[in-house]
Parts: sequence; C-alpha cells; structure tokens
Amino acid sequence: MTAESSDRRRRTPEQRRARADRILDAAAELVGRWGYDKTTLDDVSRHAHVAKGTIYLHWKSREALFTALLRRERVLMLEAVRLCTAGRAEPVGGLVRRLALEMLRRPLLKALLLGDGEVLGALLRHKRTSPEAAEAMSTAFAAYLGVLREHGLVRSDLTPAEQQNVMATAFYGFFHAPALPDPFHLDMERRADLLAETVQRTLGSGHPVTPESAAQVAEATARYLDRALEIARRKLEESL
Amino acid sequence: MTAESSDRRRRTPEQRRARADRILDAAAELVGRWGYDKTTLDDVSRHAHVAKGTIYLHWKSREALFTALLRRERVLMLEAVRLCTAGRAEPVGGLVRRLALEMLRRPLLKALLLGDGEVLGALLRHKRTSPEAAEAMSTAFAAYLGVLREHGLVRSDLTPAEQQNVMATAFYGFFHAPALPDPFHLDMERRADLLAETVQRTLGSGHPVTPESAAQVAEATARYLDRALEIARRKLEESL
DNA sequence: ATATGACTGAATATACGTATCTAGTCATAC
DNA sequence: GTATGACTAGATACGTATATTCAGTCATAT
Repeated sequence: MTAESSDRRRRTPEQRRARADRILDAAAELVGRWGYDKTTLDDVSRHAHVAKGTIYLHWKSREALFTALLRRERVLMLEAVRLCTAGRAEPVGGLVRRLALEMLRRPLLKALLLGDGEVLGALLRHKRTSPEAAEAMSTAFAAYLGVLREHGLVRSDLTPAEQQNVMATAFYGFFHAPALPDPFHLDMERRADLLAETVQRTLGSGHPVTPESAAQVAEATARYLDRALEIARRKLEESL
Repeated sequence: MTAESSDRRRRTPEQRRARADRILDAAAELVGRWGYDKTTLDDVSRHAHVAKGTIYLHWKSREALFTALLRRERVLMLEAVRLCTAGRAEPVGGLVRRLALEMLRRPLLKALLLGDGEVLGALLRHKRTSPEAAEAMSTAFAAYLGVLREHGLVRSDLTPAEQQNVMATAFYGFFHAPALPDPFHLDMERRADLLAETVQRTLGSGHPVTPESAAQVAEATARYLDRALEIARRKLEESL
C-alpha cells in the first residue's frame, strides 16, 4: 500500500456524496417497491451494502433520509426541465407543461403530488413543505411572470396573489382530480396539454412571443429555473 | 270531528312529503352539528318528533336517508342558481361562478365537494355518485356548451372530452386546493371569481355575448339548469 | 477517524374478552 | 293502513396482556 492508499479511513467529500447517493438509490428503489411505511432502514442498509449505523453518519433520522430523497428527486426534475427548455423562448404554458410532465415521469414526485398514501404513507401526513422554500419558489416564479408581463406576454390586470392562486389551483386540479369515466377519459399527457393551455389562456395576454422578446423570455425562463434549482439544491444540501 | 277529519290515519302524499322534509331538516341540523358518523337515527327521530320506525316508512336504510338529504341540498342549490340566472345571458364563466358560490353557501354540499371527512365521515368513503346521473349531467352541460359554440361564444377546437376535463379539473382544484399562505391568500369569493375567469378564458372564444345571441344564451342556460334540476329531482324522488 | 451490526426500548401490531352502541325489526296500538 | 318504541343482533369501541418490529445507539474493530 502506498502512503495515500485507499486503506486510509479518511473519506473525501466526493466519496461521502457518492455513498449518500447509493443509499438514496437504495431507498428510492425500496420505496417504489414497498412504499414508505414498509421500507425499513435495515432494508435500505442491506440494499446499499452499508451498515445501518453508516446511514446515521449521513442523516440524523429516518425522516431526514427520505426528505433528502424527495429533495434530490426535485433537483433532478428541475435539472431535466432546465435541459429541455435550454435557450427556448416558450410562453408560460410551455414551461408549466414541461414541469408537469417531468414531475409525472418521476414516481416519487408523482406520488408526492398526487398525495398517494400507498407509496408515501406516514410521510405525507407528517411532512410539511418548509414555508421559506415555498415562498422563495413563489417569489422566483412571480419574478419570471413579471418579466413576461413587461414584454406584454402576461396579463397586467391580475395581482401576484391572483396569479399564484390560478397556478396553484390549476396544478392541484391537474394532479388530484380523479380521471373522468370512459367517454371523457384523457391520458395524463393530454391533460398536461390542457393544464398548459388553461394556464396560458388565464395568465397570458394572448400575444405571441415576438422575435424581439424571445431572448429575454428565454433568459427569464432560465433565470427562474436556475433560482428554483438553487433553492432546491440548497435544501438538498441541508439534508446532507 | 268531521267525516274527513285529520283523525283518519291515511296520509296524503303532501303530508308524507312534509314529514320527510322535517326528518331531513333534523338530519341536516344534526349532521351540521355532530357530523355524519356521530349522528344516530335515534337523534334524528327525536329531533324530528317521530318514532324511529317512521323513518323506515320513508327510507330503507340510514344511508338512504342521508343520500336523500344530500340530493335535496343539490336540488335546492340548483333552484337557487336557476333563480339567480333567470333570464340573464351570461357567458360560461358566469354560470360556473354562480354554481360554485351556491355550493359553497350550503354546508353539506361544501363538505361534500371539499371532501370534508370531519362532517361526512364514512359517507364520503362509501357513497358513489351514480354513473348514469353523472353522465346525464355531463351530457346536459355538453349540450349547453354546444349552443354557446354555435353562437361563437365557446371555442370550437376542443373536443367535448377536453371541455369536460377542463371543467372537472378547474372545479376540483378550486374546491380542494389548500389555501395559499398569507401574502397570497384569497377568500373563497375571490377564488370563485378566478375559477369563473379560468373557465371563461379556457373554454370561451373571447367574443362577448351580442344582443342578437343574448336570448338564445339565456335560453340555453335555463335549459341546462332545467335539465340538471330534472335529473337532480328525479334522483331525489328515487330517495323518496 | 470511520465503519460496523448486535443491542435496546419505545412504539406498534396482535389477540382476546367485555361492554356499549345503534341500525333495523316487529309485535302492538290506534 | 299507519305509527310506535322496546327489542335484538351485529358491529364497534374499550381494556388488557403479549408479541413483534424497527429507529436509533454505542461498544468494538479497523
């Protein structure tokens, strides 16, 4: 063994993070299979090939571990949206549609947003979204809408509170409303399109994105996603 | 006592109905006060000044009684909307707004639509809205939208399934989405306005009601409400 | 310093017997 | 025919005692 051999117990931050990710991978796998309530830390440690005590070197409690898992999912989702929209200049509805679809694509976020008790169990009841983060997200979105309004793409006769309520209500309805019976049934993809259209028509001014405003719209979108990502990443770091 | 004295045990249909209403009044009072789970038929019979057996001369089970109660509320709500809109020629959003507000005004319907388990308890879990009635309601609404479309007041590029999904999602979000924290909080009345605006902008064509179309719009509205009332009344009659 | 996994106690599930409650019935009265 | 309310059976709540599970700890090993 050399002087700086891997035999040394001291771990680099990268190694720590890689192991945390392996543990979270195992947790994600097991929650997807058995649900939160039935997933024990012994299961997770076995799947991740670490001792249970090691988990407590990363998180102070079981809940903290799964909180971190959800936060990592959120970061990954936002990164995916960030990639999709890179450089594009879409109206509000387009952004909303991508957000909705990327959320639906990820089982844990989908379960979280659908309020699926089978998957998330007690986590749903006890977990509270931190007010600071929620407000920061709202503020970032409001700023995004503000830029679009300056370019005449968003109505100027709605207060920020009204805009946020429209967004919240539309999203909530989209995720939670039960599917309609057969003659009216639509799959989630089509419903996401309708959600986008609803938001676009309710919040938008009706004017299309002009070539002149395209650059600024693209920048505002990127800026919003960056801010959201920053908040999401910060929250994830808090969870180690 | 005369020959046709009230001493005769034979009851007229009007007397029967009046007594059923008294029983339903008592049930409404008690459910409002204690919730469905804690309201016993002994309570109801005592409050309505009838023997418990009498209740079973009207309904075959406890559940049937409370089903009738909910159905009566629905009829009363629709009658109120019918009165409000009498002769008026409002666009879709206006009708939606009135429906939403009249539902919110009635504690039992509000509880039903909000999915309030405290008030409705087990009734929420076991009660299924009959598919036939739901479909008939949808059909009636689709017909209403059809007339408005003929007059250019409603978009023609959405399928009926898409229209119904927008309606269902918007209503669901309006009733179920939790209130936003303080800087963005709006009361239910304002949210009803936003619901109306959302539906109007998403389903509507953007053209205003012209004097020429006013009469037909008013008639279509009245026709829809009449059909809805007919269905609601039929369902109520089924529940005696 | 870092990692482990056997260990512990608090919480949760299971089992069982008893008490209470109440939806629905029906013999009786009018 | 109509109305009653005491009655019953089945369900539900409660109390208690026992078993099991699992989050979190810590003495030990490297």
